[in-house]
Amino acid sequence: MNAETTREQIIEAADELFYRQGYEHTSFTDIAETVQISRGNFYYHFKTKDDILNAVITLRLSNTREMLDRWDAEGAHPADRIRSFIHVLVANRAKIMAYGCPVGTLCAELAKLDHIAQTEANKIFTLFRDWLRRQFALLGLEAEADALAMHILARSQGVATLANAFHDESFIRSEVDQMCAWLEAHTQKTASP
Amino acid sequence: MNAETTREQIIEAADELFYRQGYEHTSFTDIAETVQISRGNFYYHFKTKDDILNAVITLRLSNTREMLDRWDAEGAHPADRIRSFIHVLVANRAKIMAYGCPVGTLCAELAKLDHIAQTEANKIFTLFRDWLRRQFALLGLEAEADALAMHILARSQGVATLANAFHDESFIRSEVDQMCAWLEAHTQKTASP
DNA sequence: GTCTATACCTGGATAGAC
DNA sequence: GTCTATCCAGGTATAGAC
Repeated sequence: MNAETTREQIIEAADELFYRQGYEHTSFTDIAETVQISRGNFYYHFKTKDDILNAVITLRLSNTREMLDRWDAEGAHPADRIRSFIHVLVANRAKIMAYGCPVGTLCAELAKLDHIAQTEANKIFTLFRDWLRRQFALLGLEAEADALAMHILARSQGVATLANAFHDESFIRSEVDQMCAWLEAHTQKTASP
Repeated sequence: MNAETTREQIIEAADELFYRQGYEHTSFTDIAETVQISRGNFYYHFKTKDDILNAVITLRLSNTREMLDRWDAEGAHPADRIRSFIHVLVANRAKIMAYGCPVGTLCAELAKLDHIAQTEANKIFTLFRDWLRRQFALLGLEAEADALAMHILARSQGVATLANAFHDESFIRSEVDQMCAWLEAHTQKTASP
């Protein structure tokens, strides 16, 4: 959160602005203003705007890995860890209602721009997918682990999209409860075969 | 589909381009090229770019209403109609994998731009929501009809987002099957109380 | 209704002083 | 490392001839 170097400050400001305004809609002027530097100074740190995007994606990948590691450490049971994932929707509800999911909206925008960084951005999704798959496998659901991971990932994305459109907090909570119930049902199956 | 007037041609070209490239990323030059008119001629039909966006949203609202009316007419049972909705994901899979859901991605983009047309665009979502709510109510599920409508709408959105990111057709089919099974379970409940 | 020409602005990007 | 000045492409929008 607390950036030391100017370069880090630029990346963090861009990260936040890309999330709130979108990549294309964010100008160098916008970033320069928040970091309090001149537009020209930019090009000492980054050659092009795409370079900043790449740095932002790298930051997000690393932040995501850290978060997943934390969930691994905190949750004793795989079901607890999956619940950590599901509850992010509630924890970040204010930002999600205002700007949607940072991963989903970035990937969607880059797909429309047909941007080279698409593949890199999609890796953030893959981090979640693989992590979830591992948790489901640990629950003894190896055969369907990837499908279950994609399922819960998709439901989270859908909730974020509609919460953003309708600005409805109770909808988030209701869907989160249903996802936890769904998870419970799948855990039961494992516990009593 | 077949536009007569130049104005209609512009709206239809903009509709398609906004879907494929996004609103902001689509320039007057892009639209002018596809319609084969000069950039200047534009301003005889529309005063600003926002005016074109409004016309596109109006078109989408009207097309959506037509489609919902068609589903109402074609499906004898409310469950059949809801299945029509679910199967759109399969029917439009190629475009969804390439550009995402036209409704979800537009609303997400306008939210980031903090655009005035946000409210109008969200009405497309509301059309689907209200129509789905009515179908669930007809199934005898009045009390939870809106929650069920939002649930199925969210799942569709999630599937579109991930199908777009991962370009995975089998994922679409698998989730569509699950949604139909989910619907079946809810219909069963009604049939045998 | 449609065109050409053009104004005006903002965007990303460069050059070079400090 | 940071600044100012500046370039150039592309965007929206206007004026006026046809």
